[in-house]
Amino acid sequence: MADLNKLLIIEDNEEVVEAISIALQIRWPDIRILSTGSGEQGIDLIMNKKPDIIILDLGLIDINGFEVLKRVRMFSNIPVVILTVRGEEADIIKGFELGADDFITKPFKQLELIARITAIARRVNLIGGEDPIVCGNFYFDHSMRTVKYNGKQTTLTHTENSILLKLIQNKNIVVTYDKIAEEIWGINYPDAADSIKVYVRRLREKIEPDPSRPRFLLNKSGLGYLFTTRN
Amino acid sequence: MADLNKLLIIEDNEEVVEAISIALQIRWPDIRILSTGSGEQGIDLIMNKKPDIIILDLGLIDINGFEVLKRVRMFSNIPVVILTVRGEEADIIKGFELGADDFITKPFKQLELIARITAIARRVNLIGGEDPIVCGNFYFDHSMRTVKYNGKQTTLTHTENSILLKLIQNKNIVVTYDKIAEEIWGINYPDAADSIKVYVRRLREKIEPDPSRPRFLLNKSGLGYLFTTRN
DNA sequence: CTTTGAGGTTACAGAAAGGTTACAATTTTA
DNA sequence: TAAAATTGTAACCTTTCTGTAACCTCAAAG
Repeated sequence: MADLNKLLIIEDNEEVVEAISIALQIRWPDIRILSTGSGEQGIDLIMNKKPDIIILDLGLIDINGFEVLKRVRMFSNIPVVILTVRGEEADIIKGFELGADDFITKPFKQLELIARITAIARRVNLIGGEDPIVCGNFYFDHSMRTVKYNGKQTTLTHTENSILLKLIQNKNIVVTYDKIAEEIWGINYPDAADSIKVYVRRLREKIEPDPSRPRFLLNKSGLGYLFTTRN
Repeated sequence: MADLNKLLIIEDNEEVVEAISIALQIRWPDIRILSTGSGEQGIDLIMNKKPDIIILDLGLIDINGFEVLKRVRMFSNIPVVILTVRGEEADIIKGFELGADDFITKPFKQLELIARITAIARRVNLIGGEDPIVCGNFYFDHSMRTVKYNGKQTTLTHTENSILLKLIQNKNIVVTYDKIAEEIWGINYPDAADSIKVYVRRLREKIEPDPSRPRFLLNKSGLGYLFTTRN
């Protein structure tokens, strides 16, 4: 994915949601913000809407925020930023142990919030602006979602783009279905391989001279795919 | 995907360096810690020693910490955690903008430090994943299901992989048919030896220079197989 | 010497995994 | 809000993997 698109706020205080939304829209005017005050509903939204980043308040009405995080981490690696009034060491440690990516203490500073979200988005490759990758005769500009091969330029869809980025970043190494699934959905999708093979076909049609006799996007049975230019 | 091995602390206060080192060694007993009080020397160390993670104090003697970060980011994406006495918003924002990965405010809590470093290491895949096994001229990556011998890399099937893993783990020792069967099927398969010999043949074709005159995968009649590089 | 048994070797059928295409549902764009 | 693009599933085909069986080779036992 080339940019931060969708963000989920799990927080029951409307004012806080409002404040966060406004802060984020300063930096990402096109961002879509989902929000809910319920942990259960939050988990549903994560599964169905696949946000890029989650902001999670610890004090929810229905379930404890830690519980939400724990359950989310059973199926997903989407970055989670915890929002808390108490800045207590024990909480912070517990949060990190459960797989949180960062902590923000209320009351938070708008600019700090943006800075921390930006840092996470950068880590997870959600932010573009990087140099195009040159690999053999391929010019792959992942922030532009384009590949050029032998003068022929193609535009990729979001999903194709993230798969190809992951594969090119791991040139000559097999990337497992799990890793690819994580890249596409941020979560461990059921029957991921079934969908992935379709996307790989689509990619092959865009970048392979003969899609049915692939030279660059190769499969390793039972494992995953690799990108190579060694032929 | 190894483990957190090498960490660089750029900080001029010896006591702080000491405190951090001790905290880290609790969690990673084998960690190697480099440290320097000079920003210039820090940059040198980063270039030459390639640490996995960098902890950077903002108040250095020679150059400003931000300046160090800026220069590091011109050639490297190694995670940088900033250490600062002032928890001022402006600093935090500037730090993240320059590409910092996290902030820790002095005086810091040991456990929080560990938790934050762990979180970063997890993101960067420094944690988890197994190392490839090096054995003679063989590089066997069990999670990748590949063996490299004299530069030639082969992919193994699931079954071949589990057999070879078992044999290499018991290098120079005969592994009985029973043990191998248990590795493949989890149970004591009927007529296991009949199938195993076929798999061994397939393995030999993949890793032996002359599969019919095996040097590495040897049989002990009536017992089982062994893997050896002593020849 | 023959016999016997264990391992080596090859071929093959069924199972599992990947390739290919079409399509309905959803999301994005205009 | 209608049109276009994208997504994910399902169905079907092709390739790869698995385990068995048949046959071969060699060495130790009778």
